Amino acid sequence: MRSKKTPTRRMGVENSETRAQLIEAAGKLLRKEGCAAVTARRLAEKLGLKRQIVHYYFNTIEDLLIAVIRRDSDKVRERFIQALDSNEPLRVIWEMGNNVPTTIFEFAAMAFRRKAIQAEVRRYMAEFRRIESVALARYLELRGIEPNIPPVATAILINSLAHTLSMERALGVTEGHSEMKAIAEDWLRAFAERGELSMPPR
Amino acid sequence: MRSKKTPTRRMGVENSETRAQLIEAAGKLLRKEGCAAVTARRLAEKLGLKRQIVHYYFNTIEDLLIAVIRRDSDKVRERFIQALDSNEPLRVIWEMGNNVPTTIFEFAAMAFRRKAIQAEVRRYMAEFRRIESVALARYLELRGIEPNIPPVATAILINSLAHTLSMERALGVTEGHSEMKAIAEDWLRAFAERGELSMPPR
DNA sequence: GTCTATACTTCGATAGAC
DNA sequence: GTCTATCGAAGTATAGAC
Repeated sequence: MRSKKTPTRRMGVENSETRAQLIEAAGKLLRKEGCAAVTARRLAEKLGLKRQIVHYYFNTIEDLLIAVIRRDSDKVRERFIQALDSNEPLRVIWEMGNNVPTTIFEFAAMAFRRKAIQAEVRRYMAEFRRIESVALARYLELRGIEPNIPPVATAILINSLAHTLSMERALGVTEGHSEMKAIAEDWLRAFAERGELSMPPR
Repeated sequence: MRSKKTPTRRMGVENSETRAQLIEAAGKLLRKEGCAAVTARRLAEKLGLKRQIVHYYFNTIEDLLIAVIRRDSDKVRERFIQALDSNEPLRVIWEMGNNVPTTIFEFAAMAFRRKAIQAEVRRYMAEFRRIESVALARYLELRGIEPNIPPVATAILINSLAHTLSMERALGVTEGHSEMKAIAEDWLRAFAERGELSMPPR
């Protein structure tokens, strides 16, 4: 962690090939071994360069992590927007949420303490929520359906469950998952058919 | 991270006062500054001792973290079990989940990579789920109510939402929270009155 | 653009004295 | 039970040569 604002050091250009490779390598390392594994040494090693090269392209390691967050999020957003243009957008949200890499939870945890990272994470989380809400609202509108709960709440609900199940599965906790999934499946069906979420009858 | 099994080093007894103080201090530091701040130096400093004392009581820092997880979880479980003996157990779950410290998300993130920590986290998560399910089931049974969804799913659903809102709030993301909370409030009411969760009518 | 060289900090951990 | 002493590894970061 640093406090100085602008070091007098030289720095590489945005569109450098090596810079891109560093971001790429950092992303891989992150997914495979977690945030703690992302160090200048290990990254440079992957590219066959010396570790000082990392500081030539990024003032701090945190800056590099932020670059990774941006690249990954931008990529996912593209795929996501395309996938949401579906006749079952809620299922798309559910399925993508059920298959998030554990990396996003690590980023969230880091974001509690590091405000630069927090700003990035917050921005993307808010953006994804908006994208989902709009997609669901559009789906309903095109079909002239009035939902029983607001699209934004539907987005939160489904995402929350999907992420929770993802995380728990990664930790080896699965108690009640099948019961919960059965209910979620009902919701997905009901939403696709009638645009509403409904609880099973007694 | 270590691989050796048992160092030849001496070690302090379980019921030592200093040991307890170390766990106590580690917990505080953890809540205030996060996992990365928990180092032998900073802990010993808090007790006015030298840093080597930490290794006298704990083989590794990870062992210390595990001790903290155990102590905190045991404490929370006590309070939790008492609180669940309520005429609105689901509300208790909701409210405690809405006020978890960010520490638990940091532990979960750590648990993805460190299997000793994962074992602890998994054990406690599973235990809490069981406690909640049983409390809800008991509540229903005492009132002769047949629920429309299984207690374990109710526990997952409410916890998942509560934790998600907690985490997002900590990160500064609150889009849709009020809408989601309104629905959750409906559920809590319906569960207390009729033992069922129901979606609002169109 | 990448290197060598270097400074400095912090960390976990161990051995052995008191 | 706590200390001194020490190791070694890893980390971030900077300056300046090539």
